[in-house]
Amino acid sequence: MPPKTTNALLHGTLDALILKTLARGPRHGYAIARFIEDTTSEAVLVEEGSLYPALYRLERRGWVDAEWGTSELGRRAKLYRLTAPGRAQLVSEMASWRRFAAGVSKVFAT
Amino acid sequence: MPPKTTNALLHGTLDALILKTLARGPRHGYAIARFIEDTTSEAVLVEEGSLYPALYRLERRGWVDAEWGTSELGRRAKLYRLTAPGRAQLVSEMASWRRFAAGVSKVFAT
DNA sequence: TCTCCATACCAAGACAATCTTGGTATGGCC
DNA sequence: GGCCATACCAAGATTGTCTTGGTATGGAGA
Repeated sequence: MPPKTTNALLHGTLDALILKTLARGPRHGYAIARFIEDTTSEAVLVEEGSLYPALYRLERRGWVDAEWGTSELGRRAKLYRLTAPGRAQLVSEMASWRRFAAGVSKVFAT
Repeated sequence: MPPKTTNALLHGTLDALILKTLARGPRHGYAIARFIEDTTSEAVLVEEGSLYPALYRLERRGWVDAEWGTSELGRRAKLYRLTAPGRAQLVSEMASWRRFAAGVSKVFAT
């Protein structure tokens, strides 16, 4: 496992990463973090202290909703589901990110 | 000009953008901001309240050094220059960013 | 049985970096 | 004379992540 380095880059992209993960179907918080870290080969680390506040934020804004259920392993878990406004927000945030990332690439390419 | 929207995405990338801009040669703060906004077609906006604190930070860490001079237009301006440690830092930060951005792209592609 | 680890969640405060607001000053253009 | 772009700066607000520490359960292995 690579060393855990503080990741300032995550700022502003975590919400979109979570929403995109939920676009594949409902998931509980812990599984969302695992999915993001797995699919990025640990290039994006999701600390629990960032994850849960982000989930509350998304719920408060109506982009996801949550209900208690059980995980695949039979444990108590809070399942998050993407809402329609959440899907719209995801589209918007992905567009912003791509635009921003393209800009950064342009500067880096000079 | 597109509307100025708060850009949380900038977090953690501004330093690298500045260092990369200075890798082309010494420049004063205002010109650095202009260069980044121009080359990104305003996709990356550099507010002065972010720019100058970032420059002080970079100087404090020894990644750039500064001296007073005059701008192309003959005005008083503080010229920033990339140092050797700054160049190493730039290489490192660009690598981190690319790794992170590749991860985000993977999640967005699912 | 006892211990350990992975799973699953949460709270509170620390921290870092950007943004907002407002200010100084100069030179060129109309 | 007035306005705008140029060029810099300070201070506090804001936002979001991280650190630390805590609760609880179930399965695996000694």
